[in-house]
Amino acid sequence: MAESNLPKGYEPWDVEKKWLDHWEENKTFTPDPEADGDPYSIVIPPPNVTGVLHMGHALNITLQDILCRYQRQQGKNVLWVPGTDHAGIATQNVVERQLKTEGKTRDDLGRDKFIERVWEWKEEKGGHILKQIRRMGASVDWDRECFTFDEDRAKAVRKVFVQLYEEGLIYKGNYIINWCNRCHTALADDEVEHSPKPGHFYNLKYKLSDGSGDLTIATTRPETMLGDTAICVNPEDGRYKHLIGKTAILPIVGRELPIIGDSYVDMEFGTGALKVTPAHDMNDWELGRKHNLEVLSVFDEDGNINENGPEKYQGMYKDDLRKVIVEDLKAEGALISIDDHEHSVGECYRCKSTIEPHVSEQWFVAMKPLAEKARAAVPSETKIFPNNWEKVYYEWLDNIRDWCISRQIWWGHRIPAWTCEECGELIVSTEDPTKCTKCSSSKLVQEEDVLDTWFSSALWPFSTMGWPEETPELARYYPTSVLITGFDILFFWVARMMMMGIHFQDQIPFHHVYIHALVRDEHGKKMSKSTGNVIDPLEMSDKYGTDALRFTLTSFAAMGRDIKLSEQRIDGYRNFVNKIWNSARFALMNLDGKKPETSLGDASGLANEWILHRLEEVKDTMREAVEAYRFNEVAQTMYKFIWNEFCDWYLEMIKPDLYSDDASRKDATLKVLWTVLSETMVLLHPVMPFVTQEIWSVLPGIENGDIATVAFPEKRDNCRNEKAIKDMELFQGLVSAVRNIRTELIIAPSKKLELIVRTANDQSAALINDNIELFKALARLDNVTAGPEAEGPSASGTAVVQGNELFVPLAGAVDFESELARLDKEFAKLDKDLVMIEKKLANKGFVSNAPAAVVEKEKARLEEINDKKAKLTELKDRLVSVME
RNA sequence: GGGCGGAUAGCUCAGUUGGGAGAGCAUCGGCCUUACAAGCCGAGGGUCACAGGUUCGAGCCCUGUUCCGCCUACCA
Repeated sequence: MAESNLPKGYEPWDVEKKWLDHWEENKTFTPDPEADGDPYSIVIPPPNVTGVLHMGHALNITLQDILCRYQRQQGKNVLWVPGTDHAGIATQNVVERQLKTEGKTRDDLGRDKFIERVWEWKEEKGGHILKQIRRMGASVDWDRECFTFDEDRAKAVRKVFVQLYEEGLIYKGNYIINWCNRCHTALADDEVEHSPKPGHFYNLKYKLSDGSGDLTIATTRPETMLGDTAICVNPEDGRYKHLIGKTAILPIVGRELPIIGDSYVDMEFGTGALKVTPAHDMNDWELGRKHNLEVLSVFDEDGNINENGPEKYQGMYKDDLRKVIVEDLKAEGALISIDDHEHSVGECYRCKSTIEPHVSEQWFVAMKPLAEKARAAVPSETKIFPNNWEKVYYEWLDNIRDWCISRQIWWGHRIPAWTCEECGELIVSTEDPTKCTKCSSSKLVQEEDVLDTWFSSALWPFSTMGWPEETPELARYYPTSVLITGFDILFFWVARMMMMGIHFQDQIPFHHVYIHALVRDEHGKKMSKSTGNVIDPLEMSDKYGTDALRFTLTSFAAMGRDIKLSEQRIDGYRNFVNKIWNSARFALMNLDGKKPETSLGDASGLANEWILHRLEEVKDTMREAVEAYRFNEVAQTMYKFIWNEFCDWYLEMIKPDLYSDDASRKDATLKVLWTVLSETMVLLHPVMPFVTQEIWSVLPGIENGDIATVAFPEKRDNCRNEKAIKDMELFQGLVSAVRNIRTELIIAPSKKLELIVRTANDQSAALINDNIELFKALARLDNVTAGPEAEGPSASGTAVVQGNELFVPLAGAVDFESELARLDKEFAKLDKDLVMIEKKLANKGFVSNAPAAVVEKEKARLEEINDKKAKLTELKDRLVSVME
C-alpha cells in the first residue's frame, strides 16, 4: 500500500482559508445573467451593519448555502446577493457611544458632520459581519454586495416614496406613537418590547362637579392625570351609568372632566371607572377620537412636563413627578389607597428605555390596500414552509395598522419632502428641488426625519437587482426563488417585502419562504450575552472547523422546531468530518495516485453491487430532501451512508480485493471505490464545502478541480440491484450473529473461530460459499463451511439467521452457562413478538379488513419466528445434553 | 384573553400517505483488527405526557386534560 501524504487527522484551518481565497479569486460564485440555466436566486437577509455573527446567522447562512450550492450542481444559474442593513437607530447609537467617550454629543457635531462620522465608522468597522459570513463558506457573489443605504438603494427608496405619496398611500398626520425619550424617535409597534413589571395601582377619588358625591378611579400612572380630559365608565354598569353626562373635578388641577360611557371599559377590572388621557395612552387616544375629546399633551419630548401642565410642575421629569403628584394627591385627600399591581410596560428594543405614548406629526403608509394583495398571494404564488406560518402571516395582515415610517434620527434615508418657507407648499420629489413648484421661491426646507430602516429593507429583493434601472439582473433573477429567514421578522420584513414587491414589480418577491427555527442553548433558553449562554459560531468554527458546525446546524434544522444547540454535538460531528477524511486517506493510499480505467460495468461482488445500489438511493433521497427543505434528513442520510455503510461495511469488505494478487479484481473494486468516494464528495459538498473540496483536490483523475462547479452525479439505473440489498442483509445478519456470540461468550477478538452453517435454502448456501473470504475477514474466522446437510458440534454457540442455523464450535474452556443465558435472552425476544403477531392474526377483523399484503407479511413473520424458535430450541437441547 | 408549537431511551431529537418503536451522545463490556482510539466490535435502556374516541390496527387522525415554550393582545 502506498503512503498517503495527507495528515492523519483533518486540520480545517488552512484548508478553509485556502479554498475561500480560491473561490473568491476565481469569482466562482459570480454568475452571468446572460448565461444558460434556469435562474435560481436568493437575497441574503441583510444583517445589521453593526452586527456580530451569532448562531442564528450561522444557521441562516448554512441553509442558504446548501440550497445555492445544490442548485448550481443542478445546472441552475445561481445568484446569491450579500449585503448589510444600515440599521438606523442601532448604528447611530454605536457612533453616539463612541462620541461620548470623546466627551461629545451628536449635536456638537451637527447633522452633516455626524453622518460623515457614521460613514467613517461604517467603512472602518461596519460590515465586519460580512467577513464572518464569508468564513461560514457562503457562496455569495461578492461583486454584487449591497447596503440598504448606498446610492443605488437610495434611488429605489426615493422612487418608492414618491410614487406611494402620489398614489395617496403615504400621508402625514398627527398620531399617537411610541416615543423613546432617550433615542428621541418614534418607534413602530413591533419595535416596542413588552414585559411585565411590578408597579402599583393608585386608587384616586374624583369629586362630582355637582357635589352629589365622588367616584374612585384606578390608575397605574397617576402623573398622567394632568392630561386627563374625560372619565369613562361602562354604560351597562349599574354603579355608574347614571353619572354619564355629568362632570367630575380633576384633583390638583381643578379641571372639569366629562363622564362618558363606552363598552370598552371592563366592569370587572379595577374600579370600573377609568381616567382618559388621550395624549399619553394608546387606548385613551382611540377613546378620545371616538368621543371627540380634547387631546392635551403635558409631556415634552424628553418626558418633562411642558407648558400645558400646572406651573409648579413644569420641567419636572415624569418619574420624579409621580412621587410629587402622589404626595399632593395625598395632601388633598384624593388618594384612597395604593395596591401592588404587575402590569405590562413597553420598552425601546434598542435602548430599553420605557416607551412613552406621544402625540406628534409623523409620516405613515396606508397599509390596507397593500396588505390585501400580499395576503392573497399566499399560498398561491408564494408558499411558506412550514405552512403553519401562513396563519400567523394572515393574522397580522388582517389586523394591520398604518405603518409609521418617520424616525427622528439622522442616520437613514432622509424623507424626500420639502416645505416652501414662503407659501407653505409641500414638495415630494425624487430629485432635490431647487425652487418651489408653486411660488418658485428657493427657500425650501427638507424634512428632518429619516425613514424607518425597514422601509429600505422592504425593497431588498428588487433594489439589490438594480431597480429602478431595468437591469439584466432584475429581468433574470426577480422574483427570487426562496427567502430563508427566522420567524421573528415575518412581520417586520417578510410581509412588507411581499407588499412592496407586488406593488412595484407586479410580482411576488419570492416563490418560497422557508422559516427556520430559533437557535437556543442546550436547555432551550434564548442565547444572550447577559445570561452567558452564548455559543459563538466563530469560536466553534475555530475549535471544530466550519464543516462540523455547518453539519451540526443542518442536522438540527427540522422544520418548525427550535434548535437546542450544544457544543457536545458539534464535537460529535467534528469526529464525523475526521471519519470522512480518514476514509478518503484509505482510498487514496489504495488508488496510489491513479484513477482506475476499468469500466464500472466490470465491478462485481456483493460489496460493490450493494454500495453502488445504495449510492443510487442516496442520490434520490438527497434530491428529495433538499428540494423539500428537509435539511435534517439531508444530514442524516449522508451521515448514515458514509459512516454506517461506506466505512463500517464497504471499506472492510473490499480489503480482501484490495490486497489481492488478482489485478483485474483489484482494479474493478478500485473503480467502484473511486466512483463512490468522488460522487459522495459531490453529494456532501453543499453541506460540507471545505473537506469535500480538499479531498476532491487530491483525488486522482479529476478533470474539474473545483468541486463547487461539478454537476450533481447522474443517475445510474443499471446499478440498481435489489438482490444485492437482500444478500447484504443476510450477510450482515450472519456476521453480526457471529460477532454477538463472540462478545457475549467473552472470546477474545484476536481468536479466530470456525463457522458452520446449515443453510436454509440454495440462495443462502450460494451467498455464503461465494463470500467465504468476506466472512472470514469481517467475522474473524479461519474456517467456514456451509451446506444443507452441514452439522456443527453440539457444544457450539448457535444462532438462527433467516432460517440458517449457525454453529460456532466452542473450545472446552468456554462457559456454557453464558451461552444458555444468551439463548434464553433470544427466546424472550421471540416470545414477545410471537404473542403480538398471534394476537393480531387471531383477530378476525384484521384478517378480513387489512390489506392482503399486510396480512401475508404478518403470516410470513409468524412462520419465520416459529421456525427460528424451533431450530433454536433444538440447538439449545443439544447443548444441554452435552453439559450433562 | 387569543393563537401556535412541544411532551418518544438518562440527555438532545428523528419518525412523509395509520400496519413489526429509531439515531447521536451518555452508560456498561471487550478490543492498538496494517484509514481512523476524533477509532472498532458487542450490549443494556422506552405504558411514545394523561383520559377518551375513530379504526381490524394509533407515536401518527379526532375530542378533552395537564405541564412547558413562544408569538400576540386595549385589562386602565
